[in-house]
This record gives sequence, C-alpha cells and structure tokens, in this order.
Amino acid sequence: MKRFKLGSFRPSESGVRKMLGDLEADIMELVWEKDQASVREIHGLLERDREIAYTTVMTVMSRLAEKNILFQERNGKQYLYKALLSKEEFNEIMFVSVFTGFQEDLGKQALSYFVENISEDTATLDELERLIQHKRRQIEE
Amino acid sequence: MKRFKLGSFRPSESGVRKMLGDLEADIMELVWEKDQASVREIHGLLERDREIAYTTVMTVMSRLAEKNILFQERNGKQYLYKALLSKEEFNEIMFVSVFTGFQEDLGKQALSYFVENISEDTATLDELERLIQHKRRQIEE
DNA sequence: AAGGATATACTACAAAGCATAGTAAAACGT
DNA sequence: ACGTTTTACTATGCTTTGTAGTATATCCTT
Repeated sequence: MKRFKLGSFRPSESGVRKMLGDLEADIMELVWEKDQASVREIHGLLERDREIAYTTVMTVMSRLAEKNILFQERNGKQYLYKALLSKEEFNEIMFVSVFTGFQEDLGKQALSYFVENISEDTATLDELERLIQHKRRQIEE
Repeated sequence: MKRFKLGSFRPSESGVRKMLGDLEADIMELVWEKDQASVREIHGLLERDREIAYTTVMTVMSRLAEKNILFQERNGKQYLYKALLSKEEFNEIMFVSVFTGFQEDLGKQALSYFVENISEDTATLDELERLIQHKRRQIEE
C-alpha cells in the first residue's frame, strides 16, 4: 500500500502540525476546507494574512504531492490539488501511529498515562466508558 | 519551571526515539541504565557496537545537557551526566504533550480513536475500566 | 613545578527537512 | 503568434542531528 511520507514530528503542536511544517499545515487546512484547490486559490487565501510568493505556495504544494498527502489532477492549464485522506483520516493515522509506538514501549503504562491525563471531568470518563462498552460488543461478535 | 527543549519528533519511532535522534536516544538509554555516567563510560559502551569518536559522544552529551535532558555534575577532571527525568517521567511527558495536542484538535474524537485502536483483547479493556474507576474516585475527593 | 594524559570547549561540515523565491520553460486562449 | 498563466527547475538560508578535528584546560605523578 502506498503510504504517505512523513518527515519530522513536532509533538506539542496540535493536530496536523505535529507532522507537517507550518506552511504545509496551513495549506492542508485550506485544501481540506475547500475540498480541492489550485495553487492560485490557495495563494490568494494565504495572501490575505501575509505576503507570500506564488511560487512558494507552488513549491510546497508539489512537495505535499510528492509526499502523497495531496495529489494533482490536471485541469486545463493548471493542476487541481486534492487531499488523499480526509482531515479525520489523516488525524486518525497520526494518532494510531503515535499511540502504537507508545504502546510498544510502555505497554500498560500507556493506558494509565492516558487515563491520568485526559480531562478531569466525569463526562469525559462517561464517554470513555461508553466507548469501551461499544468496543466490547464489537469484539464479542 | 525550566523545561527541556524538544526539537523534531518522529511519530512512528518507538519510545524516546520519537523525540530524540538515534545517537541521542542510544545515549539516553545508557545513561538511564547506569543512572549516571561520564562521557568515557558511554563512549566505551557505544564502541562495543560500532566505531565512534570520543568527541562525537561528548558533543552529543553536551547538547543533551543544553536541552536540559541531561545535566552535568563536575567530578574532578570530568563531568558526570545524569538524566533530569527518569525514563518513565520522560515518557509520560512525551505522552501527555502528544495527546494534549490531539485532544485540542480532535476533542471527543481522540477518545474514540484511542478506544478503537487499543488492542482487541478484553483484558486491556478491563484494565482500562479499572483505571477509569480509580480516576473517578480520585476526582470525587 | 613540569610533563604527559585526559577531559572539555570550540569549531566545522555534511545531510535532511522546511520555508522561501527567482528564472526558465510549457500550455493555453484569442 | 503573442501575451498571460502555470508549472518545472534551481537555489538559498535556517535548523537539527551526527560526525569529528583542534585547541585549551585540568589533574596526577614525579
């Protein structure tokens, strides 16, 4: 299976920024919002906030395509870029990949760190238990 | 509070290697094993497996000290290096830092990814529920 | 106190990843 | 065929990590 390439990881950044550079992440957020986009569109949106060269955006978008995070679809003269994974799928893959590493290394301890550090309110714990019950039923089948 | 500095992160690597380079991680593992160590000692241990210059080990160990992951204690002519955090503490901080990011971004979804992707056996779920009960009692107090 | 051994400090360089952008070439509409 | 838009290619700078050489400091022994 063709997997997308991941370089360095920034643990404390939130979401996608854990795995992508800042500009890369900005671009991905916009592409996910719009579902598909040309370089010109993304450049237009980014330029509202800051000065940035068209070619910079283009270079980064091609790199995202090289990494199999975006893919290009010819649309006349230009390319349309689409995300290979939805934002949710991307997040889940990140999550699983990170957590698996922890589990290998920490075993049960990973569970305990998790419970220890999720929020302090009962609602979260309720939700967690609900999910566990659901998972149990799933296993039984 | 003085926090240790973290650079790039490699999500799929296991354990400490998520946050440290390979040589850095090798060195940390050894320091944790021995509780404290001089450059000479670590160099000796590393040299069993591969050729590596004394000064290379030294440079990396000073860098770990700059990042506040190790600290130096003068011991006559040489330094003794100790870890500021135990391996367990280090792991927990990594874990928390990673998951906080996920939670901010994913909210409830993070919980569901978590439950979905922990192992398939009931024992793990039991353990998880046990931890939740424990946490509940803790909150009540 | 001098000499030699050993440790550290400082400096350097290469590779990788990312942000940045200029210039050249291709594609398209009219 | 021309001009505009888009992409391709190339380049630079910064940061992190691994690597190690050279210079300086420190200490023990005699």
